[in-house]
Amino acid sequence: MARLSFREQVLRVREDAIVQSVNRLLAEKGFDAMTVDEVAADVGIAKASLYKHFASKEALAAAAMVRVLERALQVIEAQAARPSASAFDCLREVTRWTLQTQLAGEMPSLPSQNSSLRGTLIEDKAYVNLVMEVSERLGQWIVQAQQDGSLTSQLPPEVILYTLYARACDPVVGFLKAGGQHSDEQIVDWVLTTCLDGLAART
Amino acid sequence: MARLSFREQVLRVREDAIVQSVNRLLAEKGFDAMTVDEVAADVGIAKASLYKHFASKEALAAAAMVRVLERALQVIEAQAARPSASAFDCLREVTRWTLQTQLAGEMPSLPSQNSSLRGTLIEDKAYVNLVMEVSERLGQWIVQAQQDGSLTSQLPPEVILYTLYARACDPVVGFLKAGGQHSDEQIVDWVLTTCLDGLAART
DNA sequence: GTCTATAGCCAGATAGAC
DNA sequence: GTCTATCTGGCTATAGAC
Repeated sequence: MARLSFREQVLRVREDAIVQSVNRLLAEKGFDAMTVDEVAADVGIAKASLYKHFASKEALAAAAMVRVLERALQVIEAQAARPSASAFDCLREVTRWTLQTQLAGEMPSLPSQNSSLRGTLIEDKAYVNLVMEVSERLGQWIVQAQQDGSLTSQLPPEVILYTLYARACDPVVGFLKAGGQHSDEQIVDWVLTTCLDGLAART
Repeated sequence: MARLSFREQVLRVREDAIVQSVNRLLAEKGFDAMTVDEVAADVGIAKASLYKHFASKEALAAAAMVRVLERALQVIEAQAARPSASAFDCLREVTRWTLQTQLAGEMPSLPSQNSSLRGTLIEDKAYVNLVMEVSERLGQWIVQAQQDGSLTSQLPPEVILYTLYARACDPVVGFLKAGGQHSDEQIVDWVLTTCLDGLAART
């Protein structure tokens, strides 16, 4: 990769700061409640300057999603590098990271109904490629874990994949945290248990 | 209860129509995307007339929540009237109703972050009483099912209660329906399985 | 590229006649 | 209570100077 000029490095650092703010605000308030004014204030620049970097509010959200998907892929690759870990172990640890990220207030959440937002996302090649890459990697682990008998074969891989994705916006995490009675680690363990072991007693 | 005058009956029918529209629109688009203009158009009256019946958009949402909680309580009571049903059976069937209602596009969904909405809800005695009543009834079944060994005792009743409530906004239902490949009944069964049996294989 | 100032729009809520 | 017409505020996005 070519070396970046000083100007380009400054640009990149600034955009990183913007996306980081967007990420936090999306996690905290959601897409609709987040305003571009807030983002600008949080970054410490004028709103008009934001629009020099990103074309729209939707583009800001897309950048935040790309960021979190890149992190997810890093976590996936870190798990894949553990020789002693089974496919089931890898899925559990990636899901644990998802819950921890949500609990830390760093998991952006977007409304799935918003059509202009959907449009921006599917036009974003980086976003689409990352979703496909992450789904592909998780899908391979799912099939493998079903074959070795650690994941149930009663559900299609698709259902299992969606169920794991859904942990990124599981409201149970927020309810338990709002109660203030339990440690983050305890909350993550409980939600992981409901997800993997279910609510019915295991004999 | 005193007989209602004709005028009062007309009023009640109209308000029922309003709340029904709100319920459907909340299920379809969510609170933020739903506009009061849409509600008025859907009911077939002027927006100003809506505000004679309900003080604010938040009050409309609260009325829809009261309506769905009343229905939930009816379902709970229908289950409680089945002498042969175990506590676990009752919980499963109430959860099934929740998923079916969501799948039918009749489960209103509210953003849990919105503070003015939260304020309106907790000021609404009917809403608060219904939430408490539903939680109480489900809580009793949960404790009973844990005692008879059909529900896991590894999780606090609170965690199980929240996990069941969360089925009302489980995004997996919408993902699977959007795929268009599966019947509603199949989707409900799969999500019930993930919830009660978990993703890990049962030996 | 950064800023201040503002355009343009939309949605919640209300005024006032009937 | 219902309507039409309007107010009001907040938000996205942009113009234009520096």
